[in-house]
Amino acid sequence: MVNRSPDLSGAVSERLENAGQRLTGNRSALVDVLGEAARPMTIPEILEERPDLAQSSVYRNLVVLEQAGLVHRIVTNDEFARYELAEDLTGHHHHLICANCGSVEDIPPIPALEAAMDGAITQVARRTGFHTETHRIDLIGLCARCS
Amino acid sequence: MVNRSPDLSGAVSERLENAGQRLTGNRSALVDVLGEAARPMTIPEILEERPDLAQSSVYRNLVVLEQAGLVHRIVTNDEFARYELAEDLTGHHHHLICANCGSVEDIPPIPALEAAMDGAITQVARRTGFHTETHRIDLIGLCARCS
DNA sequence: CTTTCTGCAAACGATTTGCAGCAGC
DNA sequence: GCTGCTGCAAATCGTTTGCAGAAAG
Repeated sequence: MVNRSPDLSGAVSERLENAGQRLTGNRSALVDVLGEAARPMTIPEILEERPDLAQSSVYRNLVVLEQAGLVHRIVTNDEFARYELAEDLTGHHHHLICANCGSVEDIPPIPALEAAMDGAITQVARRTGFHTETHRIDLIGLCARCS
Repeated sequence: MVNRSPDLSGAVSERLENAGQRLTGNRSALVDVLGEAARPMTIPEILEERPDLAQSSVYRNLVVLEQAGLVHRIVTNDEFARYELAEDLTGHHHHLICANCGSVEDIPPIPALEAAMDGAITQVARRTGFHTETHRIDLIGLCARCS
């Protein structure tokens, strides 16, 4: 996500403080790496970009950042979990997941789809009592490189 | 999924054979359990229902059934993976995932949403070269019990 | 200063696998 | 009867955790 909020670092320190956590170099480094990536990253990818970080601290800090509402963890059928900045920092988006190589790319929301989704959420609430907070739309197929 | 194909067992033996695998009691037992559930099941849930099955065989056979195209594995943020019958056996559907208790329920596709999805898939292919094979729509929120 | 964070190495737990005996075909 | 499946127990590997020293406020 390149289009990050102008006040990303403000949000970071504010939400960490609200969560009773300190703002440390490791934690801003993680937010930076995730903020510059155009897709959710695995921990090996993060470590490749920032070899100075200790693996255990990355795991620990991603938990902290997730609890602070700054980072979102997503699990695919791949072996590693992936992390991205929270949607309210990067904008709502969906994922293209390659069934062959496992890569994940972000795409912006498609207006007609989002509109249909709003109607669907209302229907579901009426029919099942389920109260939707957010939704996830993934397209699964072959990326340009694999097809 | 209660509305299973009338020829479920036919599909099972045929696809196992195509995959060069034998049809065994354990494997049909798994298909039965998944076919009767209204939602994707974890391995502990499967073992609870069929305590006679060995855990390692369940893991192994779910891999075989997935490769044969009979079963689909889904991963949530929950600690266990979940398994369901392939969509062409049960019908296309989506999931309601409770952010609080982690439960997953199936819901039928919503026509307006599916129609919008078709348009979106075309747009994505044109813009990014990604060739969509299937899609996944999950609504995340609070189930009737947790809200 | 005090409290929280970090890095190392050891622990954990869901899943996978080696192997000897059993079952599909 | 061969070959592939099963069950047990041991191994694997992503992730979590305990602890002593370092850094945030």
